[in-house]
Amino acid sequence: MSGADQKRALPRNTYSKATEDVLRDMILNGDIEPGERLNEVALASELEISRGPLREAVRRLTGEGLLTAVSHRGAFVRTFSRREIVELYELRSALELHAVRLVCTRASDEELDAADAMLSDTQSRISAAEAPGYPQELDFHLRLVELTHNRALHRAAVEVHRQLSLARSMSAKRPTRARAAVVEHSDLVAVLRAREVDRATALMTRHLDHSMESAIAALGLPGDGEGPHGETPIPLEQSPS
Amino acid sequence: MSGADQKRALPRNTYSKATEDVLRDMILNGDIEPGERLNEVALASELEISRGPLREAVRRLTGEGLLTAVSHRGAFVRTFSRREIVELYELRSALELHAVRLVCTRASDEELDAADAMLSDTQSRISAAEAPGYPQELDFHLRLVELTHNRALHRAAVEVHRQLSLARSMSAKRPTRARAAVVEHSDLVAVLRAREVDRATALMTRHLDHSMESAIAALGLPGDGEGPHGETPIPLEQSPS
DNA sequence: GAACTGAAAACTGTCAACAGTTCTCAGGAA
DNA sequence: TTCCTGAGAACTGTTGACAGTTTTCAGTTC
Repeated sequence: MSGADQKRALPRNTYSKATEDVLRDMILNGDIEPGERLNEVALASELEISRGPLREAVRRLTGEGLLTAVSHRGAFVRTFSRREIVELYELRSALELHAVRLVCTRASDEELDAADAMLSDTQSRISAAEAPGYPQELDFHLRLVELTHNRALHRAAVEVHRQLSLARSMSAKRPTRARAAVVEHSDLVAVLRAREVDRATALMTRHLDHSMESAIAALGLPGDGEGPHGETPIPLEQSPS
Repeated sequence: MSGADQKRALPRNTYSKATEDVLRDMILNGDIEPGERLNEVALASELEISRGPLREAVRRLTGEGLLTAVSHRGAFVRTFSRREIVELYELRSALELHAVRLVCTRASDEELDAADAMLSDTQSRISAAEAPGYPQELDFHLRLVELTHNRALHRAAVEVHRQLSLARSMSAKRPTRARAAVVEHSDLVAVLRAREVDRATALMTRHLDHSMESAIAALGLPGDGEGPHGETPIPLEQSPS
């Protein structure tokens, strides 16, 4: 047979997998706030499934660093100390700087042209609306990592970006570096196009430093979070007011 | 009270969490072979638990890249194509090269001395027995990443190392680069001690290249695995003979 | 009023049974 | 023999109930 397995191509979605995606969206959308506890029975009935598949999804998202589980107390939407955010940015640097090096020697001219085109498209949309601003920022970086054609690297980058996205949702005021960021992206693509590795990594380093400073500044509240090598505090729900 | 929460410090282990650790060990030890399917009812009864906690553990290990789950067919111990191994090594390079840069500017002299001491200890043990050989290799690299005091980076490195460890267990013949590796580690520590960043990253790059070549060579079988951007094959169990 | 006590409520961890899908393999047709 | 067929077996996905832990809070004592 030629068009062999039509059925196999569309695997019947299981509740467990679907719930995982829904939950992730809810967390990243802010439908559940950082620090908040997930009530299994309430959530399960809201999603109209039983607790089994829900718990499996929770376990998976815990592994992704979006939730933190505490024995016999439940799963909490993860919160980030200032230090943890710095750590995540360092991890992001590790991934994206290496991506820059790989892309510089590996991506085709056409691919880089496409990236450039995407950028100017984004730029025009930002000049016009300004509204969303940041999603594109992350999008560009993930697109860049995709150009390495390394799926393991890409998956790792996606995970870090998701965590940073969640961390960002803890900020009261949103950092509006969108316009500046696009310019920096543009410069980067130009240098990549010229295959100047050292200059490209230098640009990326500075760009990520800016991004981190902006994120940390927007965070404000938790001071330094903890000592230089302190322990992460238990993510208890903080319900002030 | 001074020694406040004794109970809280030792969280009653849940079957789910314990199973996760046991299963991971079983996979990395080779008790379950790469490509093999995990039979939920059989495994659950063997571990003397019910399928619920087992399934949660499986979901978690799937997230760690040690298992691959297929809808309605079960979870399989992951197998790696040649390309996936190369990708993992690139990811490992990203993490460890950045770790080298951070350690160079951040680790104390004392910490680096300790790393050096550990090395010569390992060296003597290898000269004496030669037997285990590789675990130390990975240990050193993880120890190095620990010196960054970046937990996110460390966690990512651990995950990659576990996957590579599993991939290595697919090899018929084991690569015996142990002695050569220790020498390269020694050189690296010396350069780190001298805070020569560029030379350190160069050494690490070469070292990882050697390690990858050795791993790929030991693998042998699956040729190139797949085309340049091909799809990962379904991890069906390959029961020859 | 502030701090302790303990029983009830709420919730997570675990289990056993049911439902739907995939796999196996004997039986039959070409 | 080789290829199909389909009924039964085996297995995964899901559910609802039970068990043990944590939290809550009214009642009590200082």
